[in-house]
Parts: sequence; structure tokens; C-alpha cells
Amino acid sequence: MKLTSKGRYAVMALVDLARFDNINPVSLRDISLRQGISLDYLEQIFSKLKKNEIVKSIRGTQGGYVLNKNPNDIKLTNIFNAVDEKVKTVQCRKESKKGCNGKATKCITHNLWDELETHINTFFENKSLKDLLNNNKETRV
Amino acid sequence: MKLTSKGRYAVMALVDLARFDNINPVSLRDISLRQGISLDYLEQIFSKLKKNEIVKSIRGTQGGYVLNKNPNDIKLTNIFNAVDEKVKTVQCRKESKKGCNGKATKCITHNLWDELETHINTFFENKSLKDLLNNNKETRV
DNA sequence: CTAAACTTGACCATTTTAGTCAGGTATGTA
DNA sequence: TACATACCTGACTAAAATGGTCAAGTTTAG
Repeated sequence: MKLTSKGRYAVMALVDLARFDNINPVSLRDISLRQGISLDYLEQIFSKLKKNEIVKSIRGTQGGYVLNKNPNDIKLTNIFNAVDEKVKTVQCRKESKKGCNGKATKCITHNLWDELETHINTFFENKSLKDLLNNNKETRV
Repeated sequence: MKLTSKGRYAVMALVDLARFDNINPVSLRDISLRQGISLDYLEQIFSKLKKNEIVKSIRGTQGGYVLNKNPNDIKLTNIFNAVDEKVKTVQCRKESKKGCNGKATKCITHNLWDELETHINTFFENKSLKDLLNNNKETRV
């Protein structure tokens, strides 16, 4: 059970972005340098963030990315959904007519995994980019 | 962010085991049939559960596995640790002298991932095999 | 003495991850 | 108008993790 780097980088990059975009659009090159994330990889990530209307892009010299919403309205859920970081605890999904593992009934631990999934997702839904900014200011060296 | 089948199967198998081992040792073949998990794969899993003293084995005909503790004392944490299902939200670990991503300081979202890890682990620490048995009886069809 | 069940370790195909690479296109500035 | 900077897109890939299988045992009840 681990977080993929795509999800982690997306959040790191957005926190970085949120700290600088009051002044100017922030270029991926700057984020890449500050956060130590490959530029090419960042481009993939931001392409998805843009499709999901979390950021806006400004082309040309002095261009870059800007947040498309208030940091308070960008939840971790939104970010993770955008980059396909999904919480999956069960293989067996609702769509399937069968139960779990090809059985007719739900597997005996089905409720547990549902509960776990909800538990994690709740955490993501309650954390916004704003929270991270505040948290970061407080604990920053 | 997904649960691996090793962790999921381990819990399923133990719940199954807990329901039947009052009478006799339970053979992996039976669990395999009831839960639809490959016998060979179950053997790998139970080898680890045994090393971690969660189950005991009884060899020979009519042999099988038995719980080694009270279901109330077997937490999800114990099971997951046994089969190497670990919750990993950060790459950067405490042992490393460097910060995250080779930087000198902690990455800006480090606290977040630590918090998430704690959040998930708390869930695992508070759930015992006994809870699952009860829950299962209540909701079983 | 033999069948049922545990034990161990090697092996492997597939999928996912975590990127790289190679080309573009748009636009502000000199 | 040139050109540097930055976004944009899609193909490609090495390495790791996953989810097992296979083979060859050992132990013990009946």
C-alpha cells in the first residue's frame, strides 16, 4: 500500500506553485529546480492538472502556470483524481455482477476494505492546498 | 495507492481460519477452496504468518493451521507487517541523512505524508480479527 | 506405508511505475 | 522579424513490483 510518485509530485508542485503565483506565472523549470522533479515528468503531470481545471497555463516567454481556483477549494481528492492516483482496496467493484473472486457472494472482508477506502478518502477530502500552505509556514525552518 | 493482494488474502484467510479452527486445524486446501485463493500462494502467505507467530501449524494428515493468539489480540497491523504489506507514503526515510529528493531540507509536503501514514496506520491498529468476525456475522446474508 | 498436509525455494509472465526523448506550437521581447 | 523561453503531445522504455506457478521435498495420522 503505497503512494505513487505521480500523486506525491503533483501535490508538491502545487504547493510550490501556490507559494509563488501571486506575483507571476510560475514556470515548470523553476518548480523542477526547486523541487527536484524532472521537467519532462512535470509536464505530464501539469497537462492533467490543466485538463481538470486546477491550473491555467500562460504560454510564451515569462509564461508558466497559475492556480485556477482558490487554494481553499483545491482538495487533495481533486489533485489525486486529476493525476489518476486512486485509492483501491478491493479488486471486486460494484459494476461486476459477480461477488468477489468470482464467488456468488461478497467476500467475507468486503466491508472492511470499503471502510478503509472511506477512511482514507475522507482524509483527502478534508485537506486543501490552503491547509498545506499554512502547515508549511508554521513548521518551515 | 492500492492494497496488494497479499495483504488482502492474508486477512481473508485468517478470518476464514478463525471461523473454523475451534473444532479442528484448518487445511490450506479448504481455505483455498472456500476463498478462491491459489493453494501455492496461500502457502507463501502462511509461511510468513507462522514466522510472525500469528498461526501455528500441525503437520500430517488431518493437520492444518490454527490461530496462535486470541482473535482480539490479532490486529490488522500485525497481519500486514507479517506479509510485508507496508504503508509507504514517502520515499524519504528517517535513516537517510539527506532530506527529501536529495535536498538538504525536508520536502515541503513531508508533514502531510507523515500525517497520512499515521492516519492509515491508526485504522489498522484499531481493527482486530475479532472485530471482523463480529462484523461479518452481523452483515452476512 | 501411504496419503494428506505442511515446507521451502526457485522461477516467471505481466503490469505498473517512473520516468526519458523527440519532436512540436505559442508568444513576449529585443 | 528573429529567437529564446515556455508550454504541449505522444511515443517509448528500463526497472521494479505483483501475483502468482512449479518442483521437490518432509512430517505424521491412520
